[in-house]
Amino acid sequence: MSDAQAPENRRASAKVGKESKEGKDSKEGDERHEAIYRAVSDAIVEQRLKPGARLREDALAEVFGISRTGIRKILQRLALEQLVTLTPRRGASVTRPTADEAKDVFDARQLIECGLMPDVARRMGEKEAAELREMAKRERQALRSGQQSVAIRLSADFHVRLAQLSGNATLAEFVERLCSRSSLILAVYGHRGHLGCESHDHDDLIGYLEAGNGERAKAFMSRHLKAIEASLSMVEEEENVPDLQQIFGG
Amino acid sequence: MSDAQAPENRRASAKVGKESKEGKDSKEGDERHEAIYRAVSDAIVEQRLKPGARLREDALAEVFGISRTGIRKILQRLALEQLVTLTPRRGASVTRPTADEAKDVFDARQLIECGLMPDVARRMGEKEAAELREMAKRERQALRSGQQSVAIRLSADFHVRLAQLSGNATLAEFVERLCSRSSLILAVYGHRGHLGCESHDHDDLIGYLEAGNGERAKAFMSRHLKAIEASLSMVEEEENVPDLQQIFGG
DNA sequence: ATGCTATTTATTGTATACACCAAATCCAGC
DNA sequence: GCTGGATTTGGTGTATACAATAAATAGCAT
Repeated sequence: MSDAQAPENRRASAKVGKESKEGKDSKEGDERHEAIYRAVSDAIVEQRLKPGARLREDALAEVFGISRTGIRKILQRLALEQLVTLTPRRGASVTRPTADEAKDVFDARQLIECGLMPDVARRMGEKEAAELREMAKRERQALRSGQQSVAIRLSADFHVRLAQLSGNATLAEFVERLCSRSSLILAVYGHRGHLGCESHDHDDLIGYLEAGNGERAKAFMSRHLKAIEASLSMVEEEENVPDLQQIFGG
Repeated sequence: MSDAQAPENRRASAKVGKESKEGKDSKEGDERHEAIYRAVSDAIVEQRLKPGARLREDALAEVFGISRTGIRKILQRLALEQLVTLTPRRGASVTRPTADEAKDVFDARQLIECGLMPDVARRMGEKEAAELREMAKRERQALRSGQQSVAIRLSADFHVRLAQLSGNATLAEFVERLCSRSSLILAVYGHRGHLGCESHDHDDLIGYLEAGNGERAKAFMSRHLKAIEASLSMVEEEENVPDLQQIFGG
């Protein structure tokens, strides 16, 4: 069964709905959707749902105890964020990023995240630094305890929080999307046991930012991202059907 | 009448559907959705649908001859792009950008579009330059013939095409979203008769790019965007109800 | 036996019906 | 006449039923 049903459903009470006609629907329904969205999104980012995995509407609907209507909404959102691919009459599946897409994503991060560093440095305070250090710490812990997928997500969270501190909500949202996709890319192309982000890096970065040294932070972020990208092994494991040509085509 | 109903509706045949039961549904349905999406999106960008305008699902469903289901899908997509605002039990309305959002958007454009210029300059060829000049020309024509809303959209198209020429699809998509929102911002905060983008600017920019002078183009784009932003009158015409506090509160 | 076609099946696409909530309206009471 | 609450109404949220299509399978002919 590989990795089905969410191992750590802190939220997402799982299959209520059906016969819970008495007490309304517990949550306001809207929050429930958000929770489900997050559950699926996290599962993808943490590679519990692997690239290429089919996401059947019925199945999801049953697991989460809502009807297909709500599931479709969530799948569409995920599709717009390019975490899932929606093929016309074939349904949804977890996106398998191509090498080109990976390059685009990291180039974009290079441009945006680095460009944001001066702003972040300017708005960095005690509280923010403390929060970031806490995040970096949790990330390190996850890594040490062998929970690589969780660490990947925490690392993404760190980068997103950083972007949010720039004060530009729009760019922060872009970074959020880029980080999600990066997690997917790491999950596919990353070497096992070698997480892209060394959490030590993150601590160093906080230092520069706390010192208000935006330029230094920018340069560091640039190297940091380059290091992540360089750690990837960009071999497109084409499991389609081109083997014959390659093997016999001679 | 300003400029109502699409002056050049190349696509979006408008209200077929209903009695077209004979030949299947003409288009593959998927393309139809895309067409409707574009029709609404364009209408918003061209200010035929003004900020604050309510978008009732029934009404849209009837106009386009599909059911609410399809409309909802489209509205959600527009909401994710922040062109429409979806309030929980109140339905959809065209987003009224705040001053803060406007600042974020233009800061983001400053960072991304300027950062893209060197890449664009590097990949600029004869054909691309010719295409861009053609676009600039059409924009100028629209402006001269008084079709300001159309000109706004064409201007956005120009910036988007430029970003696409960078070769980074992800960043190009971001620019697309930023340009849509910019059009909305211009529609709200722009002075009538003074379009943000002087089309002459665009021609100059093409020149620098064609000469392969990325840095020059970058600096020019920066000034260009600053000029647009500066041309806005950022008065939030608050038509809410806070007058009482302000007037008597002292 | 193999290749082609027809049927079946599994799954998505779409519409519609119903439930539910919020606002507008109307009526009663002060 | 104005305020407060109950009722009506308009519109969204959700589920379910049905239609359509592509893949899988079985059957038939060569």
